[in-house]
Amino acid sequence: MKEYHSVLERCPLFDGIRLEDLGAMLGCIGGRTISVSKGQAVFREGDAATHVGMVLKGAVQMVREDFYGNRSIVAHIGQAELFGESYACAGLAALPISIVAVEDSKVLLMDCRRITVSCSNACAFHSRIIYNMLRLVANKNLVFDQKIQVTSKRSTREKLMTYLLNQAKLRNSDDFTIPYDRQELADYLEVERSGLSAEISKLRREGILESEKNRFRLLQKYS
Amino acid sequence: MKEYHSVLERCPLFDGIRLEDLGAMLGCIGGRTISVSKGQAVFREGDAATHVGMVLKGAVQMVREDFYGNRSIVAHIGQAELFGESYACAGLAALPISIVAVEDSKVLLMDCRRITVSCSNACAFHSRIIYNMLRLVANKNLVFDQKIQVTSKRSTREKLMTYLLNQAKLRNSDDFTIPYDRQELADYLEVERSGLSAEISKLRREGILESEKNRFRLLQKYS
DNA sequence: GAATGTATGTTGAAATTTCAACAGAAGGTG
DNA sequence: CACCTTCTGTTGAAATTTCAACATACATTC
Repeated sequence: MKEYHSVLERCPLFDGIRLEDLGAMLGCIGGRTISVSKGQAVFREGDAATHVGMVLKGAVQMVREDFYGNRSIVAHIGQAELFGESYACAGLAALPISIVAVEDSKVLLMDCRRITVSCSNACAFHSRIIYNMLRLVANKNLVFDQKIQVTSKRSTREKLMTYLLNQAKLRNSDDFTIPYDRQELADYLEVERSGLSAEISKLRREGILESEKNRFRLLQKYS
Repeated sequence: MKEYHSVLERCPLFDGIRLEDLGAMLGCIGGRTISVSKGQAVFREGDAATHVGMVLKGAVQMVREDFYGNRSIVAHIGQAELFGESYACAGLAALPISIVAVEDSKVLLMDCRRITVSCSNACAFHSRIIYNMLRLVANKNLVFDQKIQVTSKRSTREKLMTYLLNQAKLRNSDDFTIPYDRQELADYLEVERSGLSAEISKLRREGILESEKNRFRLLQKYS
């Protein structure tokens, strides 16, 4: 666990908690660490929404799959980021999405009630943690809003550009890598992979962007 | 204001606050009531995201509009529901959406910081309010997730059915009215109005649903 | 009650996406 | 190095959506 202290420190859930208090804090919350290998699910759609996860190592995705196996990717969750918190905090009975590891990962699982309900010994950190959780859940709304912004667009081209422009803004650079391969990007944008590839080629030919694998570079502002 | 006390009581933001304390509470939070007429914006995309609104009377929509005037409806906010809370709690500088009244409405505006940051006189209600806010923001995530579920579908038919089945589940009935007319429903589903009308007719002919204006009745489970 | 405006349904053509299939590139393995 | 697998790009046909235009129903206003 100690090896991941730097990750814990970076997670906004523990903002304002002093390093030396982190141990007690974790004891109070009662977390446990698990390992998941690439492709394995941490939570499955329909599972009880009681726990919050934090990515200590690796990365996971929020995904939804329908009858026919069509995969939809809702969000990418990287190191020091949380997942499941919104559903647990909302008191939802069953998870509407699955969480799947995209690489071999380590995850810290915490019972959400022990975070959001003040503990019996009313530890001093607790109100701070609740406040931090509020910010994090609110931030997850922004992540969802991003996805809505993208999928609200009608064409593959607009979806892609909306996503790329957002990424550029987030990274504060016109040159960046994305956490998705082509199929995953298609599953995030909700379009066909083949059509997406074709559109990327077209944008390249038109001199609007350069790309190589999952690295993109936007050459002009807008459109 | 007194006339809206019953609305305030119904809003989960004030869960656990006794009726007789509501007045003090509101003073502490410092809310003010405004009237907005149909079609008018309460907040505009780009506005500072500092305030939370509650619908006392009427209804509003979260909308986003692009250069070309294509309207996208993100959510319908009815009586006793909040808006803007996620963006304010996330500490976002500018709102990424607009809030527009869909009928003549009355709205209670509150400064979000005065809700989420404990006040100097540390009023007893405050920690409860923060906890309530956490639940509400988490719940807004579910509203967003609904929208994502709908717009993740590829065809007009699937989008419509996903929306209608969700509504039926929420209302706990196969017979329900929706808060949208055809154009608004199209703007929520992110499809063409004409194509949506055609699809509804088709579903009617196939005996899958009945509809009359904004009232729908699902005749079979699934598909 | 005539005129006007709004909402909804219908339709055919144009544009776009999806689907299926294949080819080349890159990486790992025996 | 041959073999296998995975990823990406390409392409043409089929399916679907968008677009534009119009018809109808209904409510409102003068």
